[in-house]
Amino acid sequence: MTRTRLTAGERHDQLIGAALTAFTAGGYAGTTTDQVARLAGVSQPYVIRLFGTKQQLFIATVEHAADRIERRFRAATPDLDGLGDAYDELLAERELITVMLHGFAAGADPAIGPVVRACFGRLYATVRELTGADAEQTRAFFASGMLLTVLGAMNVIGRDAVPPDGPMNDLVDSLDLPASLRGPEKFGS
Amino acid sequence: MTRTRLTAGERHDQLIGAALTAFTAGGYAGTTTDQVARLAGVSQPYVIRLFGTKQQLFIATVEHAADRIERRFRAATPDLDGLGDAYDELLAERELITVMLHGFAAGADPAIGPVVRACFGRLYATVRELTGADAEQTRAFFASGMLLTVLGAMNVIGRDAVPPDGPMNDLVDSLDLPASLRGPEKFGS
DNA sequence: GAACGTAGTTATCGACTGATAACCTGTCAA
DNA sequence: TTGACAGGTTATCAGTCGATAACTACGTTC
Repeated sequence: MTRTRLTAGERHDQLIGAALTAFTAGGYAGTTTDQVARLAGVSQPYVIRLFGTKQQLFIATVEHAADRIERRFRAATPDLDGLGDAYDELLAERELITVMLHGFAAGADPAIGPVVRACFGRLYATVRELTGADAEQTRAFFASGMLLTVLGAMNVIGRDAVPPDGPMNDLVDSLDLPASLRGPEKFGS
Repeated sequence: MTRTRLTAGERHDQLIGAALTAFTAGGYAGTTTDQVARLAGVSQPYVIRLFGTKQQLFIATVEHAADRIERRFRAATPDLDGLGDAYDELLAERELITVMLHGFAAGADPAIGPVVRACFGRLYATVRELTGADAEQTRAFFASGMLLTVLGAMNVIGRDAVPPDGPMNDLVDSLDLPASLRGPEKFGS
């Protein structure tokens, strides 16, 4: 049984996928290159060889996530409702959105900051280009998106959401969520 | 010259302050207990002695930040505009808001998640109680707040903000920011 | 089939980090 | 004065982590 050998390009892509999963769960500082390597089934030094440093791997992962988010926007119905639905889907899949949030949270880092600001700016420009919405409508769109993003990271919404207690129930109800973003069904009397 | 000896309670409070500064800059995983200790001028093992673990220190810091945010809300004019102004002030001071974002980002952690969800829920309840706003108005308030929070963490807005380039200019303009949240003045033609 | 480039590994390291243990020291009461 | 408690420190460690170096294996080409 020979281990499958991939080209550097294929392995690169696969590692980005593993990094996406790992960084989503642990954030930048909270994730080790060994966790990424194990997810991909390769050795830790090989991850470093292909990306140089952990920081560059994280940056590549964030940029990849932004690319895929942009593509999903471009594939959606080109108005704010259409992009809103696309964002709901991305939230349900969790990884792309959550890893972006980890990028934003690490934005004070002098190397990561410029990258995440550029990614955010690109997504902003994409939304305006696709929808033709004005600045205020787009601001409201991103505001709602950031609230959903934070609530997703906290597991207040999403597939395995913690059932909200007390006051948070009103907030979750007001979000008008699709079924894919509501937590597990509640049974009982 | 004898080094000032504080009571455990005073030292506790001072360490929370140092932790607030340190965790704001580095997030949970990206900050060491030694950084907190040095900021407070004590030894690293003493920080652990007073708080048990780094995780408990972080949790105490996030809860402290939520407390202070709640107090600022309660001291503000009791309507959404008043709390909005209070939030702008908090954003300019940066620490309380940014450390909360780091808490939210770490919300997938099984020990931290319940704490940050409870803090978020308490602030939500506080806003509704103080303003009497309905669920949709409050949702929009928190949505705008989370956008500002993320932009603050990325240094897109705030005292030492990076001047926005290209498309982000429109977004920043649409935020209707007070002078304290706009970046350094731009000179020249 | 030999040589060579590419894919990948094992071995190893220095630095760091959270945590523990043991000790020191100032202050106040009896 | 002495003792005892509360506020701190130094010493130390085991584990972790990113990164480097050196080596191995596969497959293609001539």
